[in-house]
Amino acid sequence: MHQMGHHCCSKQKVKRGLWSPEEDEKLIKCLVTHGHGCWSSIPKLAGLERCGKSCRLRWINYLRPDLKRGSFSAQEERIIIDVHRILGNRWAQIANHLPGRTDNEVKNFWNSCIKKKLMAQGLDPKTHNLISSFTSGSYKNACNNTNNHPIYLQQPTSSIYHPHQYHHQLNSPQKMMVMVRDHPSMDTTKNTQEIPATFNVTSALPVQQPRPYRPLYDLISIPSTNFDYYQNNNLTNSNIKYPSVNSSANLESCVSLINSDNIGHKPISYSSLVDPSLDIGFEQFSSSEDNCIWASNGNGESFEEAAVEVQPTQQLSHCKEKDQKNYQEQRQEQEYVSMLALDESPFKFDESVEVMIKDISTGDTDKRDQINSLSSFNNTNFSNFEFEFMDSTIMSCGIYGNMSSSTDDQLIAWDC
DNA sequence: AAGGAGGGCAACCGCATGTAC
DNA sequence: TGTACATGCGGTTGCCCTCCT
Repeated sequence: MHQMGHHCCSKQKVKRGLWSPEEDEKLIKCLVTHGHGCWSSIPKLAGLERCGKSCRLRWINYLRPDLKRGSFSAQEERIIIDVHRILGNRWAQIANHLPGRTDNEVKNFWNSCIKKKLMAQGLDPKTHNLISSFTSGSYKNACNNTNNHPIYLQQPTSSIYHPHQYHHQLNSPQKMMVMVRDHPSMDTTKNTQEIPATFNVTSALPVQQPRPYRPLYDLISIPSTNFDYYQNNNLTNSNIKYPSVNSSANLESCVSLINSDNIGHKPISYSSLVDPSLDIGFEQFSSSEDNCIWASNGNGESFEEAAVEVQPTQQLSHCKEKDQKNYQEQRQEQEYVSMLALDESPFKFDESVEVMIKDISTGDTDKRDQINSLSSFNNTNFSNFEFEFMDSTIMSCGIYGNMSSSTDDQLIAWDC
């Protein structure tokens, strides 16, 4: 055991290495009595020959009463992979998605376990892309995939925000298997889900690192019975599905239009919530009819953005000054990313991306070419997309399930 | 039984950022 | 505005345990 001094607290005589039960007890007593307003004063208060930093670490990673401990569940593992794909090695942020888990724990689990699993699947754990030596196969092979390996046919080298909408008329039950080319983490165990007859396929994960923020996007799914109505009214492509840069007016007008369309469905209520102290917010369109209509930005980080954007004055007035500043800064960056995606995309695409839809009830399959719905992409070459389904983004095994239980019954979970 | 290898995990280190003065 | 100190984060280290030979 080291007994030498510490660079950050050389004035003190500090102990290092593993903590003894006696030390733990002293620290707990001290923190229960005094709280941890100032970590540097804790060692003295607790009678410990440790530096404040060491005390903080011990408390956060081990002694805190709300820690879960124990091995990670499959669901937690899925969450870590999903969030890591978006955020990279931001362990603290990843841990925020896992109540009772610490950044250190998540990091250790990643390094000791998940990383190896991904590599065994031929995926680069840093980028979640397919390692080139594994890039092979055919569409036929993908459709016949019966193991748990990811389905992909082509290595995604880059991707950027772009929404696509597929309108697929189905007879009930609307249970479909969806396969997407180029999705590096698609897994046959998670391909089956209930999805609306009309759904959006999005690509929103730039592969480039670092990714300070995910591009914003907002999506609304409309039941097939109403699809023609919205399409005829030019809502689907121009007013409903859009990047969120100018989303507030569109979202509001969308609610208004839907409620006044007189085609028989129940009125849609709009709700928004933002909780800056938790750094979580969400926006939601809801209907009393399940899966009738719902909206989401499709990723957790931009929920609060959308909520703030809809009613900026009202929402921001509830925020502390600091939070307002943070939101505004984030918004600026996110808008910048969105603008890059729309107007100054540095990426090249070709038209090789396809989506396979399989109706499980009938076994029918249907291969769809992408539909370009943004005029700014009209002359762009599409390729190398990393596709992601809106449903999986939101609710893939509950990544964002802790945001609001009220959204759960609106959203559709994977069979996992 | 001994000891070497490897994995898991707790803890440390250094840097970046925040805050108080 | 600049400085010093505190805090938080991610990368890394090294100890301990288990398994294998």
